Amino acid sequence: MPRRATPTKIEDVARRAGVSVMSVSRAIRGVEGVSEKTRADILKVARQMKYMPNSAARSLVVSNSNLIGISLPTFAGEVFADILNGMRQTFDSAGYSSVIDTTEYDPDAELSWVRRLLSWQPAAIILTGIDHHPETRELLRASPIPVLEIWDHTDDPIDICVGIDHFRAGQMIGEHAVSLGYRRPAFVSTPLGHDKRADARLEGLRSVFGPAGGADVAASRPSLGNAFVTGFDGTAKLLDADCPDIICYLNDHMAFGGLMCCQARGLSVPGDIGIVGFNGLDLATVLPMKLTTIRTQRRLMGITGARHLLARINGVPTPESTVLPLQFEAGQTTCDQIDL
Amino acid sequence: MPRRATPTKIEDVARRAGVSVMSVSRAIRGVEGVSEKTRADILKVARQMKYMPNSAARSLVVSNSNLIGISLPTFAGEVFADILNGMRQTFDSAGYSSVIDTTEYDPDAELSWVRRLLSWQPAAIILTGIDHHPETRELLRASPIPVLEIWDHTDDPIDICVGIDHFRAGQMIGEHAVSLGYRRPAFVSTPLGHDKRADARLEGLRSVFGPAGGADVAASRPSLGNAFVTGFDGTAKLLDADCPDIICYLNDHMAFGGLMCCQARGLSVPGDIGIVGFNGLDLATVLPMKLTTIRTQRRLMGITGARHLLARINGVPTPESTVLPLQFEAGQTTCDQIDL
DNA sequence: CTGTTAGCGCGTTCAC
DNA sequence: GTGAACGCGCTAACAG
Repeated sequence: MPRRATPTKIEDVARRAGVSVMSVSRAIRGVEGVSEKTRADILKVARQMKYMPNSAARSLVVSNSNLIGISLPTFAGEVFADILNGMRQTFDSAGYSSVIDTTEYDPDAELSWVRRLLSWQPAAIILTGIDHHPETRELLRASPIPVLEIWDHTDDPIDICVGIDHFRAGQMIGEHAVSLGYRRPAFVSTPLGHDKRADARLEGLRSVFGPAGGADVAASRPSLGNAFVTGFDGTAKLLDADCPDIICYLNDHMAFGGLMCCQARGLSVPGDIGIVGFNGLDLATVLPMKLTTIRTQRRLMGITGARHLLARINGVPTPESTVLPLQFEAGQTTCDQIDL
Repeated sequence: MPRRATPTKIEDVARRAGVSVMSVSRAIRGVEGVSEKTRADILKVARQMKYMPNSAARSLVVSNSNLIGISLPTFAGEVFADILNGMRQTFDSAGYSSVIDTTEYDPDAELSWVRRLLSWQPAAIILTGIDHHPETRELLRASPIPVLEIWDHTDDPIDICVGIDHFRAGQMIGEHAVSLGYRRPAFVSTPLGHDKRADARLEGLRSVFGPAGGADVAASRPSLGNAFVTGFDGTAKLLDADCPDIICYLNDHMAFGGLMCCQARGLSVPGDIGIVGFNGLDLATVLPMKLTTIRTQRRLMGITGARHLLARINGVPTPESTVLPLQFEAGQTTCDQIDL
């Protein structure tokens, strides 16, 4: 007794159209080897019978699928949603489906997802960042499946990568701050080691302030949770202790929370304190005060990554490592420190 | 000549372990029919050889996969990201992988995605809302695959649904507004027909103001794009024309844009004008003024939906239609109109 | 241009 | 408790 109504298969179509199974297969896939007339007849019958090829069967034969795996840290916060959007649009129109995972920044979770995905023989795999479980790298390096690492960059990717230079981003912020005369920088982020990209930006910031400003960068690393609240709380903690003159944030959301904190305490921005975000999110467009930030081209990054990967899938030569430019945007939350 | 290195298959493991293919199959799947000792031996060998079952082959035999399809309108704006997060967490720990789609509110796009997905014989399919292409309903009704419709509700779902009552949400806002003495309501949304849930909320609002307030609800429907900007622009248009005393928004993001617009024009909120959002997003938590809104339990909705669906997959009886409660949150952006 | 043969890797069935 | 057949639906390779 069959558990479910069997859908029409290629054999049913062939019988009804009075041709062989292979002709149907060829007609459906649009490959050569069928006369235009038979092809038209077959397609008509197939449509009538609502025939839908079984992807598992096809995948089994060709050792390959039209599935593309995408692993993201999280959906929260627009950033990865933007990247994902760019990629999905590109893959979708190329006929691929996206199998998506969120790791919550846990390399073990990423690894076990990669294992499961591999069992589907996906056309490609996309991972966020360049820091993975050693076994993930090993597994993927050994497999012939194209791999894209996105959002960060390295000279030694698993396969190919498209991203930005986070260390450089930190430097750019630092240079801006130094040139305006800021001396007591601080950074509000998540716990160290949680987000390697954020850590890299902090390092970039430190590389500037170390030699130039002579001051270390105070870092506040509140626990996880809502970015707005985290920014607010992290700022409160810094203001209580270190008395910085400029605070840089993991992202614009946190910066906004920080801005609210400063306002709540009656501090004037940028008079008393400078605020710098990261990403150039839409949120900033309606704020009464333009946020100093670095705009990352997330959607473009997604599209670029997807295109390179498609090329890679089709055997077209592709650059191994692509670094997208950063756009520094000086806003109204930082200004010259004339009180020196 | 094989195109790619063949991964180890079940036969390889069987040979190496000195048993039959079937024993390996049973051992791996954890079903009865193997002695504990042989099972242990087999699992050890399998691990050594890094054996990973081929999902396509398995799927072909059992006419079924561990893939779950999830269709969302968009990733933008936290709302669907929250729902998705709740669902993914639940499915993931149950061993399912998520194939995700974004339709951008286009029923045709949804349909063609459903078609593609069906070719993978997924364990279940999740669609957002209850308005679909007729053929989508037909296709899914005819198939034995469990279907969950989420975020909205109806007495006649394709299979099962979990959501909220959007019409009622509009009513709640209307009742609040009327009780505070507001008379000239307005609604800022997206173009009519674009988002059926938003339309339903507007209808709910109208159902209150029609009889009680005697005034119709002015509606501003700017074109699509960034929600903050849309809220800002839609508000500007309303203020220029209709002179409302309370403006309700599609969501909190738009409400925030509207709030900024009012502030930019020197209007006092809630003195001159009331502002009401929708969803109860995290954004609101750091605003200097608590936003009047309706909190939707999006993550809970995702988890609930996923649980019901898993029950459905496993043949456990499940409620057909589940409506989650709404939490009205009176904030500081609406108050009594004492100037009547 | 068309059809036939022979699997793809695994799970069900039914022997032993 | 274990193993040998067979078939899931489809396509590559070859024949005609």
